Amino acid sequence: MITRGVMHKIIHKYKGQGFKLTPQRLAIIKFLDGNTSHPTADDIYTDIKKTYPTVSFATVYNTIEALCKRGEIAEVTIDPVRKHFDPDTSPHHHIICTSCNSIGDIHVDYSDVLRLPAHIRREYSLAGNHVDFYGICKTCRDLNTKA
Amino acid sequence: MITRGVMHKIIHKYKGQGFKLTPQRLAIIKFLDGNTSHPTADDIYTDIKKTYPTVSFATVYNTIEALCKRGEIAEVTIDPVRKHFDPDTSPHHHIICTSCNSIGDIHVDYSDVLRLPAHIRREYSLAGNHVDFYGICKTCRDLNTKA
DNA sequence: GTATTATAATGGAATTGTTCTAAGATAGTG
DNA sequence: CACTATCTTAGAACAATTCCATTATAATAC
Repeated sequence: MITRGVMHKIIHKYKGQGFKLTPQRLAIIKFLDGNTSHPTADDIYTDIKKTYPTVSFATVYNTIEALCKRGEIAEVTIDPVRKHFDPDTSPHHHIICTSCNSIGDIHVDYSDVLRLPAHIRREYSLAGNHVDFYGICKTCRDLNTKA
Repeated sequence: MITRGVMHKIIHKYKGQGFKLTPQRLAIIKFLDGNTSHPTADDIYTDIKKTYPTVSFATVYNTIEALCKRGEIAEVTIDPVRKHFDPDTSPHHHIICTSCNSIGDIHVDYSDVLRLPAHIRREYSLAGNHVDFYGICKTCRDLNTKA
């Protein structure tokens, strides 16, 4: 359920910023807003197609690129097969179920404990970090128990 | 310089294990042995082609796959464009220069300090972790200073 | 409101990284 | 030294993504 409040918030955010708010873009932004499923371009395309059957992949990729450039969404490089996108751009980490490939968010700041060896600190100026955790989610464990 | 010792070590490791040691495979294994550059399939292909000009990409991919299955090398999912491979299969982490995309190794075990929130520990059975550090390497910083 | 214009949407072609396939070649075995 | 399972090869196929030219349209100015 998209409330009028969410729509207003979105429209206000993109108004008069040299960002043309087309219906397709609005639908993509709505789909991504608050979405924690880390969708792929295809996931977005499939969803938008329900409302705009003639939407093209090019539009999805163009919009994703525009949103990435504006810092509204982030690219998640976890899946070796496709890119995932995350509307949560606050620094956080991910846990991947190695069985179903679903991705969960970990909102913990590990910067203080992730100390680097001196020779690395000498060689690199550090800009950030990202932790991938690997595990099996409850759903997949339960499926295995039954089978 | 590949010493006779290294060759013997490699041949011994793969002998009589249902793993056919062809000259192409030997060249790929030699190229990967001790290689910390995290090469892509194309990097491997380009190098092997110098010795075996008719080598095909299929051979490179087949060999990579065989080595991955045997646990001799690991796939590194950091670069959104291509897969990288790492003959160092001990648990370790990586630092990526966001300017030149070169990848360095971080041999530190952070397992103890990477504590997960209770609700995540409840949901997932943890299998492992991997940290990506982002930064700018010395070479790239020096280039920028000069320019 | 209407005209203007810069920007977006579209379908399809192109590109890139990777996988598959079928035929011929060869390492390892007996 | 012959046999056979496995490998190598070239090229086709494939999937994700990018590019391109044309048409459409949101935002702006009138």
